[in-house]
Amino acid sequence: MTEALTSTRDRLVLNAARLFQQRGYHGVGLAEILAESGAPKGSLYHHFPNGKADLALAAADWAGGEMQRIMADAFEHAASFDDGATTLCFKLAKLFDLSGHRDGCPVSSTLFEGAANDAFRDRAAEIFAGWIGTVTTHGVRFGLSPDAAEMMAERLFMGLEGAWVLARAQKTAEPLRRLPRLLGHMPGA
Amino acid sequence: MTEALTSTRDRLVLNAARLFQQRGYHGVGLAEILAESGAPKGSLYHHFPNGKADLALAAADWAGGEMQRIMADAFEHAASFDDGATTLCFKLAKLFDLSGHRDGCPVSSTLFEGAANDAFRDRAAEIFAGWIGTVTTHGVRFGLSPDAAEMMAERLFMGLEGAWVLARAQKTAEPLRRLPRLLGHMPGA
Amino acid sequence: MTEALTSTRDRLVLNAARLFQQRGYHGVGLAEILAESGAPKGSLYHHFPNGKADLALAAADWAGGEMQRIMADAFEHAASFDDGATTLCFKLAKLFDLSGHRDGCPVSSTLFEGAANDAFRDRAAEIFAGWIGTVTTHGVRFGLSPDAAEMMAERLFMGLEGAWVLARAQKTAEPLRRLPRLLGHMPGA
Amino acid sequence: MTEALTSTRDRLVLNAARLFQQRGYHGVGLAEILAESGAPKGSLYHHFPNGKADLALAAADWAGGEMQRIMADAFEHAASFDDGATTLCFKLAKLFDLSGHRDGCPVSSTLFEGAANDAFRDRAAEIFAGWIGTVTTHGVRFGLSPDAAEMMAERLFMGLEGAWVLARAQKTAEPLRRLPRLLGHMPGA
DNA sequence: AATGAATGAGTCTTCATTCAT
DNA sequence: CATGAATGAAGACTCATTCAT
Repeated sequence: MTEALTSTRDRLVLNAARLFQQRGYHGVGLAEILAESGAPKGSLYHHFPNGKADLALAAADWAGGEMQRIMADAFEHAASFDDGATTLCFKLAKLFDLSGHRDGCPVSSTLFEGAANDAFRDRAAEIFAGWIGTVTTHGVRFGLSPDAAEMMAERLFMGLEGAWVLARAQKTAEPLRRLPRLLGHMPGA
Repeated sequence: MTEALTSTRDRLVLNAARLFQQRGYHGVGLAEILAESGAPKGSLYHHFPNGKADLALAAADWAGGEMQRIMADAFEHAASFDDGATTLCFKLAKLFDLSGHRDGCPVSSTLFEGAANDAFRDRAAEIFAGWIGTVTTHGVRFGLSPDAAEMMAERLFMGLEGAWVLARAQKTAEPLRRLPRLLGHMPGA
Repeated sequence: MTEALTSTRDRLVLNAARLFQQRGYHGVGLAEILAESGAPKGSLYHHFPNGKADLALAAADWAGGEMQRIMADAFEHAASFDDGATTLCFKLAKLFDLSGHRDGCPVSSTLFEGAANDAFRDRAAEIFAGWIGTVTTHGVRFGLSPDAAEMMAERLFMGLEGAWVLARAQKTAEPLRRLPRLLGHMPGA
Repeated sequence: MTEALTSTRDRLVLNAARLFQQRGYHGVGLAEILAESGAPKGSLYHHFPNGKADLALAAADWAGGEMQRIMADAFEHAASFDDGATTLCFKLAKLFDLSGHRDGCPVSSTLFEGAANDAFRDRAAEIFAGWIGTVTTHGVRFGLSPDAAEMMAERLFMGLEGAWVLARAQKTAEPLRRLPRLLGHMPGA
C-alpha cells in the first residue's frame, strides 16, 4: 500500500527524519529505520552509498525543507511581522502537541552528534541559514531594514530553538506559546 | 591512595558529563568513559546500580550545578539585570570557545535521547527550573516584579539555548555574543 | 570506442589478477575489481556467468601464462640450464621488488582458498604442470635426460615457490636471489 | 566435554588455526570459528581485544609452535642431517595425507592476506626464523659449519614450502615425499 | 550483448549488562 | 566494597549475486 505510493528512498528518508528527531542520530538503529520503511536490508546502501551519515543528511534536508515551508507559510498570510512570528510559534506548538511532546528540532536532533561531525554541522548551518533567511525576507517585506529584519529573524530562531528545548523537558508546548509574548510580538500580561 | 585527587565515582561523573556533552548520550559508550576515567570495568555498576542511565543523571546533575554556579556568579557581581545577563552570555561564549566550539548544552545533550525518557526529561526540567529560578531571584533582587523577573529569566534561558544551537552549527561563539544585543540587554547598533 | 585500448573483459581479468595476487581470493571484493576496471556493475556476469569464481580462473590463467612466458624467456636466451635457472630467479626477484614486496605466487594466491575448491586446485595443478613442463623441455634441450630434467624443473619450482613465501615474510627479494646458490645453479661462497 | 578439557581461549585458537590453514584468513568468518569452538558470540573480544587479527596471530603462533616441535622432533632422533630432513618431509607428508590433502602451510595461509598486513608479515618472518633456526642448530650439531647449516636449513624450508604448494594443487603428498631425493638428502633413483 | 537497481545473508565489531569471586 | 571475566543482542556495513530492462 504505502509502498506503492512512495519510493523506497522516500520512505527511508521520511522514517529516518521522524525517528532521528525523536531519539537522535545515535539513538536509532538502521534496522529500525529499514523495518519501519518496509525496505530490504541491503537497499539502504544502494540509495545512500555512505550509509547512515548520508541518510541523516537527507533526512535533515527533508525535515529542514518542511520547516522552511511552515515558516514561509506563517509569514505569507500574516498582517505584520509580529503576527507572522506569533502564528509560527503557535503552529510549532501545535505540531509539538501532535508529536506527543517528544520531538525536538529535527535538524539538531539529527545532525549534532553524528560521526561525520564537520559535514553534519556545516549542513545544519546551511539549513538554519535558510530558515533565518526566509524570515528575514518577510521582515523586509513588512518594512524592516535588512539589518533589523535579520536581527529579528535570528532572535526568533534562537527563541524557538530555546523554547523547544524547554518544551521537551517540560513535556508541554507552553514555552512555545509563551514565546511571542516574551519576545514582544504579542501584547503581554 | 590510588584514587589520587578525585574518587573513582567523581572521575566517572566528570568524564561522562564531558563526553555526553560533546557527543550525546548514545554517542558515547561506557567503555570509553571507563577508559578515560581509569576505572575498572566492573566498578561502574558498583557506583551506579542502574548503569548508564544512572551515570547520565549524575553527569547532568553535576554539569547542571556547574552551570548554575556560573549563572549565579554572573549576576552576583553585576550592577543590573542587563549587566548580569550580558556577562553571562559572554562567559558562556568564552567557555564555548575553549571547548573548541563543540559542546552543546550539557543537559539536553545528555538527557534528551536516553532510553529512560521520562525520568530523563523530568530531571532536565528540574535542572532547567533551577537555572531559571536562580536568574529570577536575581531579577527580583534588581527590583523586578516576581512575574517580570521570571519572564526575563525564561527569555534569557531560551535565548541562550537557541544561541547555543546556532553557535554549534556555525562553529562560532558569535551567536552567544550577539544575544545580549538581540534581547535588548545591551545597547544595539 | 569507450573501451580505449583494452576490452572490459581484459581489464577485469588484469585487475583481478593483480588484486588477488596481493590480497588473495577472499581478500578482494568484486566491487573493488569493478571499480578499478572502470566496468559497469552488471557487466561482470555477462563476461563471467559464474561470477567471481570464473573471474578468478581467468585471472589465474592469465597470470599463469605471463609467468610461463617469463620462464620460457629466461631459458631461451640461456647458455646452460644453470644459467637459465639463475636468470629466472633474478627476474622474479626484480619483479618482486617492483611489486613493493607484496605479491605472492599469482596462482596460489588466487586459487587456494576459493569456494570452488576442487575446480580451483585442478586448474592450479594444470598451470603448475605447464610451468614445470616448460622448464623440463629446456632441460632436455640442454642435454638432460627427460627424468633428470623433470626433477630439476620440479626442484626449481619448489625452490621458487618456497623462496617466494620467505620473501613475502621478510619483505625482501633476497631469498629469491639466494636460491640459485642454494640449489647449486650458481657457484656458492 | 571438549569444553571442560580446554579453555574457551584455547579452543578458539585451535579452531581458528585449523580453519585458517584450510581456507585462509579472509576465507573463514568469525561466526564459524565461534560456532565450532562452542564459544558465545561476545567472548572473542574478551580474549582477543583486537578481534580477528589478534586471533589470527595467536593461531599462527600456536601452529608455528606445533610445526617447530615437529621439526625438532624429526632431527632430534636422527642419525644425520640428511636423515633428519628426510624424516621431516615424510612426517609432513603423512600429516598432509591426514588433513585430506587440504591444508597449506599454517603460517602463510593465516598471515599472508590479513588486513594488518605489516604486523602479520613481521610475525610470519619471526615464526619462519624460528623454524630455520631450529634446523640450523641441528645442522651444527651434526657437524656442519654455522653458515653451511643455515644454508641447508633455508634450502629445506624453501623446498618444504614449495612442495606444500605443489601438493595442495595436486591433492597428493607425493611432492613432499619426493623432496628429500630432489634435495639430495636421500639416494635418488 | 549489456546494464544498474535491488537484495538479504553475511562481515567484523561494540554494546550495556550480569555474575562469580 | 570491588572487580574483571563472560555474554548475546545489536551495531553499521559489505558481500556476491539476481533480475528486469
